[in-house]
Amino acid sequence: MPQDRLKEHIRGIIQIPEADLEAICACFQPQTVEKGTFLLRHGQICNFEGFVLEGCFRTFIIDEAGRENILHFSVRDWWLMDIDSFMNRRPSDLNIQALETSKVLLISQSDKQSLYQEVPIVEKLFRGMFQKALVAWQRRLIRNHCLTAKERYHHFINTYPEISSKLTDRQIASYLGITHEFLSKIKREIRTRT
Amino acid sequence: MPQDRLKEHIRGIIQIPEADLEAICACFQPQTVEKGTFLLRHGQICNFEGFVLEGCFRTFIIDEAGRENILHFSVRDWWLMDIDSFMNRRPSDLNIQALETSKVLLISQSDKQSLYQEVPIVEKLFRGMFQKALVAWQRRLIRNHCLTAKERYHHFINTYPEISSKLTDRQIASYLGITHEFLSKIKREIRTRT
DNA sequence: CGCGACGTTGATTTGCCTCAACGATTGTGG
DNA sequence: CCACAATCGTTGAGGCAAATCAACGTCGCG
Repeated sequence: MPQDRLKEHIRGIIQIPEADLEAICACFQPQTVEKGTFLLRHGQICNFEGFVLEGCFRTFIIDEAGRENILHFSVRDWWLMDIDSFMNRRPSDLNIQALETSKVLLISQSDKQSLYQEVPIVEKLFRGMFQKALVAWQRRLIRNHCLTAKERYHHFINTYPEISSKLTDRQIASYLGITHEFLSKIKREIRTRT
Repeated sequence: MPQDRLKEHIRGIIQIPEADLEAICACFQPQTVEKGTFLLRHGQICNFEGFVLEGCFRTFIIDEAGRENILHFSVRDWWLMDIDSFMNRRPSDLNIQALETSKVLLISQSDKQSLYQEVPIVEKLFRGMFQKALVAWQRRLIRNHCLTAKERYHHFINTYPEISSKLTDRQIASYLGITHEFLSKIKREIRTRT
């Protein structure tokens, strides 16, 4: 059952009656996404929230200089959405693209609204999720302020080895907010030092 | 009534029955905080959430080099807490200090737990708050990646003129993630250019 | 008054970027 | 299946943004 991983994920966040869990998971549609496919392009209104079953996605923004800037990656058991666009029905600044052929569970904006109304515990579920996500983003901003590029690189590959092993150096560099040339120089230094 | 601003704030987020609003606000205790006072010091467990009625606070972290790094400011109608410490009952990395004599409404951890249980709409309220906060932190990280220090400075003073006017240049620089010397040079350039 | 914090400035250094070039790898169409 | 293009990682030269360190006058406050 494709929803099983989602069930486990939710059980890890809150205690929840089986019936509610079923009702929630029934709103999510499994879908396979081919490598390179965009689930969202900037300018579109994000009409879904996704839960990744397998594979890998990147969420990025194109800045004024035309450069792609990767905000984050989403792998198995992570979420996929532009909260701002999804909740405020406004055109997104973000792009979400599959880095490999992936499987996701998708829920539409209208189904999610219904869920909020009909299954009250969903509020608690997403309250908890957003709270955790908020902490993570705060910590990341702290790291960006306090750490050098090399330290951030080490933190990333140590904290998310299974993600970073899927990525090219260019993608990692973009996520860290540095150029891929400079990342290459960081890696050389690590090599020769050790 | 000190809770009036909080009521207005909540009404701005969700539609809510007056009785629930009363029940929520009754859990918040007004308190005056003298300039310089720490509401939270790193190592302590954050035992409160606060809503600022007037005044100004800074939330900062001390990095390994011993430098103070300001994460954000909280002024009237903003919230004040270390979510991570508050929710996970773990020692905080953060410090929260009043930059001027301020008035806040405080709710204890146990009272908030009760609120979540007894007034279900509180889940929805905080789900909405965290969701908005998450968007704000994401946008800030994007700005840190895509903008130069000068652009970030302009954005800050234009977006939050009433906050920045209360702050010293050192505090603004710390928030922007630059040195105060460099901020001084940015300001000089602005002066002579215009 | 004197002290400490502040904003400013200059000289120097450093972290990181830009641009350009190269071989290696991957992927793709003929 | 191979040839070609595209993308990748690497490297070097040079430049710029921002940090560091040190010094100075100013201001508010005890």
